[in-house]
Amino acid sequence: MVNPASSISKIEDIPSQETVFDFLGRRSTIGPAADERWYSVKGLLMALPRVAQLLLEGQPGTTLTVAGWVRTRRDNPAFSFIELNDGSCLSNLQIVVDASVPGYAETIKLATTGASVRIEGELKACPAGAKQRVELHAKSLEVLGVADAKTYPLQKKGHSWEFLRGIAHLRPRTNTFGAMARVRNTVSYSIHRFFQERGFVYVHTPIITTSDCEGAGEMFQVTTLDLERLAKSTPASNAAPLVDYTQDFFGKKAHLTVSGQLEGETYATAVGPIYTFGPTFRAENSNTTRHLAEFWMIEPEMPFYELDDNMQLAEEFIKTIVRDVLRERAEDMAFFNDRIDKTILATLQNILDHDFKRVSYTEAVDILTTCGQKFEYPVEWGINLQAEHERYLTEKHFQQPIIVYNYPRTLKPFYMKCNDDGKTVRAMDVLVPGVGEIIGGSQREDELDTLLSRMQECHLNPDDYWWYVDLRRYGSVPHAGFGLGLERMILLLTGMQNIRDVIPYPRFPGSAEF
RNA sequence: UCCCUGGUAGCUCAAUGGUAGAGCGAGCGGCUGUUAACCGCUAGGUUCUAGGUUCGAGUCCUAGCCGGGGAGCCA
Repeated sequence: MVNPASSISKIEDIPSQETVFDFLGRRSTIGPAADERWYSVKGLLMALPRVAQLLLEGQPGTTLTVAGWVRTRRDNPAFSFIELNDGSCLSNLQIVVDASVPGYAETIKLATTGASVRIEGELKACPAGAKQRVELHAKSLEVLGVADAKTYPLQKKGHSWEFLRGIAHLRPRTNTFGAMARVRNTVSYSIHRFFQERGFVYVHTPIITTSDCEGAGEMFQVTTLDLERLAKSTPASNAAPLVDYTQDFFGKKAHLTVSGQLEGETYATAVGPIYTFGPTFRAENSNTTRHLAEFWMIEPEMPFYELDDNMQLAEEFIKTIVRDVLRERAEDMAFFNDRIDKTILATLQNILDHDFKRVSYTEAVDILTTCGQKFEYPVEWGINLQAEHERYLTEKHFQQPIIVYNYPRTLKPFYMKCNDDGKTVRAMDVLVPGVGEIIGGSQREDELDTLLSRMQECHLNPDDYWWYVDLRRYGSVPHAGFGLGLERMILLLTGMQNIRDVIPYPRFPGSAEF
């Protein structure tokens, strides 16, 4: 059952001006007139059509070859239905394999759930009453890789999230995780597009840092020192430190970054608005549905922006992502609305339809203390808003995303701009129903003396931040920025409950499997 | 880290201290348009681990391991 179409394996074999299908299953034409992006990914283009594209605009009468994985198979005496999924979209392509197909008796038995197959056939319109528009009538069926039904863990039934987390290498083959991967991809592209269209420069801030305390949580240490040997050794004298970091790889103690903000500011005050988009690491012992030890964060930083500008950009940013995902991943979003959270589409539309309510911390405290609602933790000016408080504000009182700003300075890091009242700083948190804090940001302190006294207040040594302080010494300007947790954005978009299920391979305390 | 809760068939779950079960999945058979297909039959268990109480423990007690939910930290 050799398939002639499979001989197209190298990009050179695809004639110029040929119609091909990109990774989203969209049709495109490559050739001399095509734009650069196409050339740069030419080698990755699939010579086979994708299911997404066939379901959308495949024409009956076309003979073609598809390949993918069997989701399920339904047998009749004279033929079988194969549900073929290639990951290009949620839906499967229904394959009709008649018993007259060469080798049917032996081959069809191997086409079990999870097996990979390649099929050549003719696209035909479905009989009236069928769910789908077209289906493929096989002329040949080739099983590329079997999946022993006795041991293949995925069944055609619902699995618990815990179980799927244990088979994180196979869960992308489920509807939910396939949809999650596509939404994640669309969000990532939307984020780059949002900033690129506004002239932001994408800056790659370091992953490894020797700033001892960036003020955003516990850090993972990075070292090439032989810890096992050190554990066995005894100090030469009481005075000598057991660990000599001058002998370590960087000559001093190093960590994985918890934020690219400080380095981001240096480029923002040179090349204009910038953004970072990369992995971030927090060694907090957090066991929640909203925290990961390794997550992806987007941090824009804008010169000449004050707090109001910052809030406006954050709102536009979130709305743009929501709009793009609703438009570009309609089928996946309908799935999330149907199977994961029945209110998710209405929630997202609600986000698009309203301006984010801007509430100062002081106003928020007033609302919470006069609303009559009983809270486990009492509210008073100067305390951190608890999750229950934030939830009340965004889910009950306003029932839409809100931005809380001007927090007490005792609650916030040293780099946030002090207000003239002497009590508050120009911080802002964007809170959304269901997820809570999704963005945290601020206008930055741009006055040298104020920054130095704030560092003192926070027990930080300005010498450790000499290069950061220099920005206020040389050509200082007002500037602002914020951080968006990518995974929290995906939670908001999909209605998924656990942050461990919106990242391919979650890392959290006690778990870095795969 | 704290509080709550759970661990039984491949998966999802039942089982008053008294013979460990169902649905789905799997295997086999049937069915000429199915679509979480349907119908019939069959197989499938160290009840997380180690102790203890008891005539008898999946069930009660102690400890441990692992998971889930909530809180804190934050994005």
